[in-house]
Amino acid sequence: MNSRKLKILAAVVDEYIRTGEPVGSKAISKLDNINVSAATIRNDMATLEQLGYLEQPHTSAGRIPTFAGYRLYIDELMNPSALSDEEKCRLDKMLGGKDTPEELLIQNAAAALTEITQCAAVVTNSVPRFSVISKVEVIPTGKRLYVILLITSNGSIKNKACRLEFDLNHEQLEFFTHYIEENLSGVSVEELSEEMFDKMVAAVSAYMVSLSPLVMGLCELSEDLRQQELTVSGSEKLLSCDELDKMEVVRFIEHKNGLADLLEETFSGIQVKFSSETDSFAIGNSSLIVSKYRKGNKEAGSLGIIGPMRVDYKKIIPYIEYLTQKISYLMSGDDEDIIVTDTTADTD
Amino acid sequence: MNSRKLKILAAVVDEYIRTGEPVGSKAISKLDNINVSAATIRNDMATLEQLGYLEQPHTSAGRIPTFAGYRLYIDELMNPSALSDEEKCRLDKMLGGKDTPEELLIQNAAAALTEITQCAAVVTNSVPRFSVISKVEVIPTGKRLYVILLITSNGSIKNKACRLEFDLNHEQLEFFTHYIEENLSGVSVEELSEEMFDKMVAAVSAYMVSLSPLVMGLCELSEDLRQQELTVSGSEKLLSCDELDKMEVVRFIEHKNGLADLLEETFSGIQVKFSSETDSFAIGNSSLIVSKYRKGNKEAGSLGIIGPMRVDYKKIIPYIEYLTQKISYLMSGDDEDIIVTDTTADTD
DNA sequence: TTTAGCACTCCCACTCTTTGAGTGCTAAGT
DNA sequence: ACTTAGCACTCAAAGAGTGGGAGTGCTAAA
Repeated sequence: MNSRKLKILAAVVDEYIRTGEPVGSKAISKLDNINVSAATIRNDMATLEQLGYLEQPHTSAGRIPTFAGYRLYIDELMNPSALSDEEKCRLDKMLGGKDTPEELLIQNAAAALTEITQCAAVVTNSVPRFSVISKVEVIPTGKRLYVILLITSNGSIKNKACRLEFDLNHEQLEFFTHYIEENLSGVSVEELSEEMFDKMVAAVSAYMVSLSPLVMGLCELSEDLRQQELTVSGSEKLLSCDELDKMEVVRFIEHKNGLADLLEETFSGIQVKFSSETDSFAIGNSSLIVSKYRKGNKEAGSLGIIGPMRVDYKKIIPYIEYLTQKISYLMSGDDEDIIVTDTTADTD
Repeated sequence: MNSRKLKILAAVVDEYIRTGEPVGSKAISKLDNINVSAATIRNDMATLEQLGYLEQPHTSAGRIPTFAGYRLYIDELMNPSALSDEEKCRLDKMLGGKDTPEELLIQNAAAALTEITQCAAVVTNSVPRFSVISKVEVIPTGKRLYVILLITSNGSIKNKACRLEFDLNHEQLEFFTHYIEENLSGVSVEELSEEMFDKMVAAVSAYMVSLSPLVMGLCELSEDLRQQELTVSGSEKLLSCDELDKMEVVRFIEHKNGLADLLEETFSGIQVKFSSETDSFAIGNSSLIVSKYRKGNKEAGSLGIIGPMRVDYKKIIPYIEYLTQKISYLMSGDDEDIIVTDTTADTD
């Protein structure tokens, strides 16, 4: 596996990404940085095919990269094109400045990515592992009707309405609020568990049975807190890619199956995953490129794109890297408590 | 325009809906309830074409209905097939009983519709015109950070975090809460307007300038309240319809442009709208069938499907009618205040 | 007014052919 | 030992011709 073969592999992938057509030996031989004849390239390509990096759609066609070929290309061969100052400037403009609300910042980044890459943008906020419950309130709002309010240190606010069997008097409400504050204040979101709430139900019931719906409500709210949010925007772009199955794309748009987990388990730094390498998300021949952004020194979420296997990695990866860095920078402001997530109210 | 011609039109539409192919004179003549020869039918069909109810894809093909043809069929000609007891029973099972939470009821109905019709189900809740603000709370939750809670008589709960320039002391908070309660309590959602909040900002600023973000926050929340919610589920089904443009379908799935307004402006009773008759929703050759459901004596929302023009109206319409009636029945329970909508918390 | 008969139209599916890009192999050149 | 030119071969895609069939409109008779 000499360096010329690698160079040829890189060239094939580049050309295939550029044109979308199987690339032949002749096309490669015409490239500036390749100085051997088509026949030589044919021999090398045959070797690369044997090694599993290239394949032929049919006998008399050019070669296209296999998954392994893409993988090698991305990990070793391509050299990403650095962003020009104009490009950076353009991104900065699309993104917004220090005074842009965080949520909008993320939205803008997603919009920028869809526009530039013509792929679907993916955005998540990480599960806020390290945030803790900072406030719990129970507010009477009607006969036998109470609203629970749960606020965390990272600024999530969740609410939920609960109907009780009886109305609570002042003392009872006081008791409950105190009890809950004492047991939940400062508890990290990650620690919250159903068992914990079961215990609380037991304890509270000893005082007054009909309080338990409130605890159940809290339990449900805490589940919401642990839920990750995932937004895919611009997914209509994926429909224009004829290498993707339209059916699969739409099913994905509706359900986003498994993607959240997949994003959660990525490491820091830029990541490229192929649909073939994971069964978490189900668009065949698609590729996920993401990077995490941080808020202060904590992971706050991921940003990236989903596109066909044949996306311009060389160009897109620097964009995503730049955006996540910039976002991390803009978010590492002075405030320690900022609101991002949203809440649901629900009856039962 | 004699009754035989109408009968033939109805037969053509029925056949076309059944087969999806242009239907010829011979096919019609073979039907049980038609007792004239193919030649006669040909003559009638020619007339129906001149009148604009039928058209030919090309010279030597059968006929397919035009928009006007469908319209006439739906409004006058078809006779919907009544639901059998088994079908009703099946729907009841899918829907749930009195004890099913309202939100789930609606979800189940949508799921049932997608399954039965193989089309996308559409669900909205109507703008709650007649509900009034029942409670406003301002809760301090951190340094200079306040959560506003807005609750309406129909049970919506919205919250939002606001950051102020200065912390409020007890007296100031008291003042603000009182002022707001006095001005908003009992005001109907429909009456809330930006001008109203502008006036309040002015009034409040006279007392203390830095309170205005709270009023702005309330203003934004009130906008949320007036927002209608719209859910389209099972839209992947639309991708299997080859009479619909896949591109348009996906763009619709992402944006649902205009559909909310369209649904809001429909009357009670079952409604069928063609995409050609409105520019509110942009899937060509599609058809929207909806009916409103009620809660008590107020319109509470709409339920229906979006499918290709060529859907089995005769079969589907009774389903939708039955479902909305049943939902209305199940929802007209004893409670006068029930929670349905959801809320967002946001920083700025 | 209805019907049978007939010539006509035009899509569709099928086959056959051509074209051209690309390959692998071989033999000669460096 | 590696590289290159030449050549025969393969195969998909695009085009050209063909026949069949479904359906029509028209006419003339019942």
